[in-house]
This record gives sequence, C-alpha cells and structure tokens, in this order.
Amino acid sequence: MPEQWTSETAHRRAPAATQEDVARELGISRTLVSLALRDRPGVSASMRQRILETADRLGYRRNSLAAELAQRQRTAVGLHLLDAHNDVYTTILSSVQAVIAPAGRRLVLAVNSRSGRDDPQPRNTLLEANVGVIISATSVAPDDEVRALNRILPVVLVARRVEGVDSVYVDHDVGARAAVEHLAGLGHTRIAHLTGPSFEGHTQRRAGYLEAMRSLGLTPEIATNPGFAREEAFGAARALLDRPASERPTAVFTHNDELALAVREAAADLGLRVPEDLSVVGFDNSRAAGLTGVDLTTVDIRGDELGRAAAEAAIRRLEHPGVPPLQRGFTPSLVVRRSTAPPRGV
Amino acid sequence: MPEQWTSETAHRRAPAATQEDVARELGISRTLVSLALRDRPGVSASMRQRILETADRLGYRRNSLAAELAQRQRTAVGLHLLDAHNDVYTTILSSVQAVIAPAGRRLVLAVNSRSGRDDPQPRNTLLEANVGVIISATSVAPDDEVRALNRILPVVLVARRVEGVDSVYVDHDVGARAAVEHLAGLGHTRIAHLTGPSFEGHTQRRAGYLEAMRSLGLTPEIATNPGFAREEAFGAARALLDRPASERPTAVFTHNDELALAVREAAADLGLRVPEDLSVVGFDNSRAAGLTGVDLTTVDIRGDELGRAAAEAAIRRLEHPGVPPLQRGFTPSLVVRRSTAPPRGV
DNA sequence: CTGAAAGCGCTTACAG
DNA sequence: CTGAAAGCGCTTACAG
Repeated sequence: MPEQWTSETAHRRAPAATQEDVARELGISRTLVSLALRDRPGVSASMRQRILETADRLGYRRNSLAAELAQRQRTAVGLHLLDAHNDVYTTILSSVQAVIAPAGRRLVLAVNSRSGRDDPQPRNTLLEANVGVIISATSVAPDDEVRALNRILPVVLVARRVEGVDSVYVDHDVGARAAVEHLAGLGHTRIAHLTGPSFEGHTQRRAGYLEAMRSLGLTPEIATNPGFAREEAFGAARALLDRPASERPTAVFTHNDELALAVREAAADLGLRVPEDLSVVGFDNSRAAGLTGVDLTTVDIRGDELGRAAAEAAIRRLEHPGVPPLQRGFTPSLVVRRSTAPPRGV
Repeated sequence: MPEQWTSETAHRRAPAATQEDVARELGISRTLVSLALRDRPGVSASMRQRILETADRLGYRRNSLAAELAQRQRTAVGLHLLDAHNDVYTTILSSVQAVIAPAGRRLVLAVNSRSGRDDPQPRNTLLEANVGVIISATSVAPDDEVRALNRILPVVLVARRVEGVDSVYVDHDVGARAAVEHLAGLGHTRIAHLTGPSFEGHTQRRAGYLEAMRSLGLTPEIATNPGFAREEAFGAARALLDRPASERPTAVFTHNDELALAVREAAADLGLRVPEDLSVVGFDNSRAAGLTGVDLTTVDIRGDELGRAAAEAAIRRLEHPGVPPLQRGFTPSLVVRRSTAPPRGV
C-alpha cells in the first residue's frame, strides 16, 4: 500500500474480528468459540449464548477458507464455462447456483477467455482456488485430458460423456437425427450443417447429422465455423448461403443456437426469409431461441435440468468421494417453432 | 465418508503435493521452495531449477487460499448478481471476468436465489469466502445497507450510485427521458410505464419517466410488476394492455428489457402487433433486444463497459485501499430499432 | 464443560 | 544463499 494513502483514515477498514478476538473479549479459549459458533456439543448453553452475542457485537465473520484449510476439506464447487455470452451456459450457471447456494457452498467461476478455444487458465484458477470438484461445461478438452484432470480433482461433465468421469450427458446424436428427420419430413433434401471447431467433445452432433443424412439417402454438406459464438459466425453463415437458389441449401441445421442466430442474420442480410426461403434448426434451446420474433426450431438439451443434475452430482462426489462414476443421460427433444417450413415449391 | 466406500480404491485420489513434499524430496527447507515457486530473490539459480522440476514432477499445485491466509491478503473478487437469467447481468459477468481473470484473481460468484427480492445469502457467502472486494450488480439493498457493507468490505456498485461507495453508475433518468421523448416525438400521448419492485436503487428510471411525462404535459400511468424477470411479468403486462383501444396505452416504456419482452408477448397474445398497434421501449440493451426478430428499441446502458469499469475499480480498490471513492458515470443512449412507430392514425 | 497444543499449506521476518 | 521459527484463522484430538 503506497505511503500516500496512509493518512486517509476515512477509507480505512478495521480488520475483521476473529475467533481469537471473541475469545479474548470473553477471557476464554478459542476452542470454545469455535465449537459454539458451529453449534457443536461441548459448550454449556449459557456460554454458547454469551459467545454468540459477543461474536455478533464484534461483527465476527467466519473465514470459511481458513476453516476449510483446518478441516483438510474442499467444499467449494468450481464451475468452468466455455462462454458466458451463450445463454445455454448462463442457464446452466443459474441452475447450478440454485443447487449449490442452498447447500451452503461457494461457487468459484472460471470462463474461457476466448470462446471456442482451449484455455488453460480457468482450469488452473480452479485448481488453485482449492475447489473440491469442477463442474465442466466446456467440451473443448480431449477425453484423455479430462480423465487426467479427474485423477487430480473430481470432474463433473455437463452435456458430455467420458467413461470413468461423472457425466451428465446428452445424446447429441439422437437430437441431431431428430432435427434432420424433421427437415427431411418437411421435404428438404439440401440440408446443410454448420458446425463449430472440431473438439473431441463436440463431434456427436455432426456425427448424428451425417448418419441421418446417409440413412435418408441425402448428400451431406458441412460448413465449419472457427468458433461457437454468434458474433463470429456471420461470415461463415453468409458464405454458406450466398449462391444461386438452385445450389443453395434449403435448410441449415447448426451446431448450436448461436450459429443458428447467425444464419438467420445472414439470411436476412441476403434478403432470404426464414422459413419461406430457408429453414433453420438450432441446437440447445437457449433462451434466445424461444423469444417471440426469434421462434427458432431447435433441439432442447434441457440446460436447466443438466445444470441441476450436474450440481447434485458434484455434491454427491464431495460427500462420497469413493462412489463409482455417475453416467446420467438425458434425451434431447426437438422443439418445433417457426423457423422451419417446407421448401419452396413443395 | 461412509465405510462402504473405503475399499473402492479405484476412485481414490492421492492428496495433492504440498511445498512440504517438495522440500522433503529435495532435503531442503520449505522457505526455499516457497521463494523459488514465486520467483522471489534469495534462491540460487540451480536450486530454483531443481525445485521447479521437482514441483512439476510431484504435480504440485499452489493452494492460493493458504497463501492468502499467510499473506493476510484478500485478493479474490466477489461478484453479486441479481439474476443470472437476465442477459444484462451475464454481459456484466463476462466483462468482469475478462478483466479479473487476466489479472490472475479468482472470481467468486453469488446470485440471488429469487429474482427481484433481497436475499442475505449471497452477501454472506461472499463475506465468508474472504473476497477482498464485492462488485455488486444488484440494486436491491437500501443505500444505508450498501454503506454499511462498504464499511466492512469495499463495495463497487454497478449501474448505481451511492455517495461514499465506489460507483460505476448510469444516469438512468437521462435514459428514461430519452425514451419518453422518442415516443412523444412519434406522436404518442398515452405512454405507460411498467416498473418493477420499488427498491431504493431502482427508482431513477421511473423518476425520469415521471419527470419527462410531466414536462411534456402528458399524464403518466405506472403499472408495477412484482419482479424484474420476463417469466413473471406476463400477467402484469397483459393486464396493462387488456382494455378497449381507446383507453389502452399506445406505447409502453418498461423498467428493463425483460419486462419489455413480456409486454411483447402479452401484445402478441392479445393480437396486438408491435409496433403497429403498440410501441415498446425497453431499458438495458440486453443481448436479446438486439436479436433479429426482436429488434427492441431500448436504452443502452453499455453493460460491457460497465462491467469492465467495475472490475477495474475493484482491482484499484484492492491495490490502493485508501484511495477516495470512485464515482464514474456513463450516459445511456437510446437505440432505436423496430419496436417503436407512430401510433395508429398519426 | 473448558483449555493447551498441534496442525492445515502457506509466507515472512530473522539468523546464520 | 539457506533454514528454523512464528503466524494467518481456523479445527481437532487430547487432557483435565
């Protein structure tokens, strides 16, 4: 602290009171204070009462970090998010919070600095923050790395499945197939897929698309975008659509809703109407997809159930470290809204 | 830990290596290890090299919580959010992260359990998590409580101004005035305001509305919704619109974009088109407002600048505890999109 | 019921 | 350049 501030006592804060302070005030031992504050047996009712009052009067706040250190425990939950802008992650975040907070645990958050890229920093922050478990809602690391991390600190995977690691997963391929079949059922044949970067945890949607196209006897076309965020997908989306009507796909199925939003924008930019000129199906059923005026047909991964289940799995892992890995699957379902229709001339 | 897991060694994790382990391995003192690991002077180059290698080999991870305790420092940043579903908060969250993470600090997150209500838990969690500063993006507590908290632990307010407390604020009344004047300029006279619960930090928008209406010689009408979230505002929005055309407001200005979204939905439900039958102006310029198909006219509070500025203020406060309170204002600006038009018959 | 002591993983004077 | 000791705020055996 620089010398020049030393005189500004107005903004100085008194150091927080500790158990030591409470004990000294009462002329008793720290042990008693600790016990009383945590409502543990071994303190007389009257003494407990006096301790509580004094603690209150002194403005005592428990330092839960010191407590954890002393207890050789890790009670905090780390949450690793790929991208805080995508509201699927936000939904997951708040449903995780909805379970973690009432359980009296703290949530340490780490977000990748750049969407759609791997980034070692969040993981390190979480490891050093002494969390007891990491909920990972980012499918960017290879399976082996996930397993390696899981050997150091328990990991709970969200929307992804890795053998040997707690996984609250989604059958992405089932969802992708439903999307393609919906489109084909409408009469589309030129159904393109806009995908994101090829991380190991992210290939299932594309695989489902390919498989569905193949089994329907249709020719797949895949365009790849370097990231997962809407803002950086406009170019790829436009490139996909900017060609003669006879060659242009009549429907686009995207890796996630963010990319679908970009496709809608690109379509609007090219004067194509959705769904009259172009059908669009997203993935995730993010909050944005359901907005009046957006009305995006999409595959619902039930982000809030996923988040809740992940948080519960995290707490379970913390309470029973030795329990076998959880593998809990959710089946996604197609939500048909207004961004899909039969192609022109059908 | 229950007895039955004791045998499941497969899922056991070895306790993390400590500086002590590294020191023992090398037959040196902990001091040296600590110094070398933090790149401090006082260790020979060769010894430092050996320490780093050994630490690496042992999979040593610094326990930054223990380090903070020993350093009598609080380096973590707490972020208190009102509602993780509203994407203004999400925007703030990610811009805060964008500053905090590169600074090597950890972010502890606390979110109110129920939107639009006061909730003591997040504050307590943050206090016990030993954060050094709380960035508060929730205007729900009275000014005095904010000051009281600020006396215990430095607070940085987002989108709100309280004297004596670091504030990265917005002139909400200026924004409200701009919204009303825009509407009046289009020819509207029956301009209603849909507001949220009356917390002390939340009255400026309404005050700006009232003042603008008064100075334009128009009769204000205020409807109150019990919360700030879209999901719980449909009823109030519908009640506001469900009356004969001659008595119905031709324009609604809402406390935030979430409420504006609810108004749009209620309008659609009643068969009213936006903007032909009803103009809607929101507040915040959330991500949703800018989506193609939503195109909401709104007041931009520059959530990302706000978040960044708040995070910088937080770091400044941590580094220079005695510095006088920051009061940094942002002027909001109206973003005209497609949800506003002249009223029918003008 | 109450207290003295040791320890969690780390850092910081203080000696040598 | 290196190490022994004390301490951060807390908890946990262990005695009395």
